[in-house]
Amino acid sequence: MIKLLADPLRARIVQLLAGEALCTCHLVEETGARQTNISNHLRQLREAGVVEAEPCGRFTYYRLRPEVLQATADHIAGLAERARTHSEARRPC
Amino acid sequence: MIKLLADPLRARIVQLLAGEALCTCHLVEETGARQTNISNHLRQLREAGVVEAEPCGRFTYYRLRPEVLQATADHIAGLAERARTHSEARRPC
DNA sequence: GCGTCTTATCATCACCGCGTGATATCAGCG
DNA sequence: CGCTGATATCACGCGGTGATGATAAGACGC
Repeated sequence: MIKLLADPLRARIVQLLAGEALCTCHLVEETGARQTNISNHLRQLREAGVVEAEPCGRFTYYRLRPEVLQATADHIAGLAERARTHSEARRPC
Repeated sequence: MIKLLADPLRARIVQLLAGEALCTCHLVEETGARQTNISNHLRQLREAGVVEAEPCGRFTYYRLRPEVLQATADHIAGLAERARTHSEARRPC
């Protein structure tokens, strides 16, 4: 999941989808990337369950799944929390 | 920052440092990676401000900076939150 | 059915980043 | 001061991955 967010274009897509559901052509307009490029990234996001596709006529709307994002946010926050509580701990050499 | 966490070895290092402050030799033992490899990753983490180095004799202790982790966790959580509140929004084609 | 528009899939290429080896630096110790 | 051990730096090779082009698959209107 973090690997998916690590790519700039995918991060942009996720950011755009956080605001509203969009179809592929919107994402192509907004990002300026080629359609095939967007489509490839959407597939990865889809297979990872980060977004879900809703076919609508000849368009395909994509919406974000907040749970997956929230889960990774919680994971990272958990690391920060552990670091805070163990800030004094140090293993001797 | 997310790019840093995207690498498996770096993620492992961050995870280990979340529990306690460690020096390079500890990380080498725990991860099984070569020293030069660990050191290269530590540099990236250091330059990004994710960890801070504390020289201690001929050893170098590394500790995690919780703020940076917390900030990225908040950022991702913010995206999830926005997605939740705008789950009904949809831009027409 | 035909043309057009939107989207998806696949193969290919180029490039970036990780791992590694060689080497330098520095601290401690005799 | 020389030696050893811990760490850092640099250059290089190779593999994974993102971008692209060509193409296929549907959906809509005529």
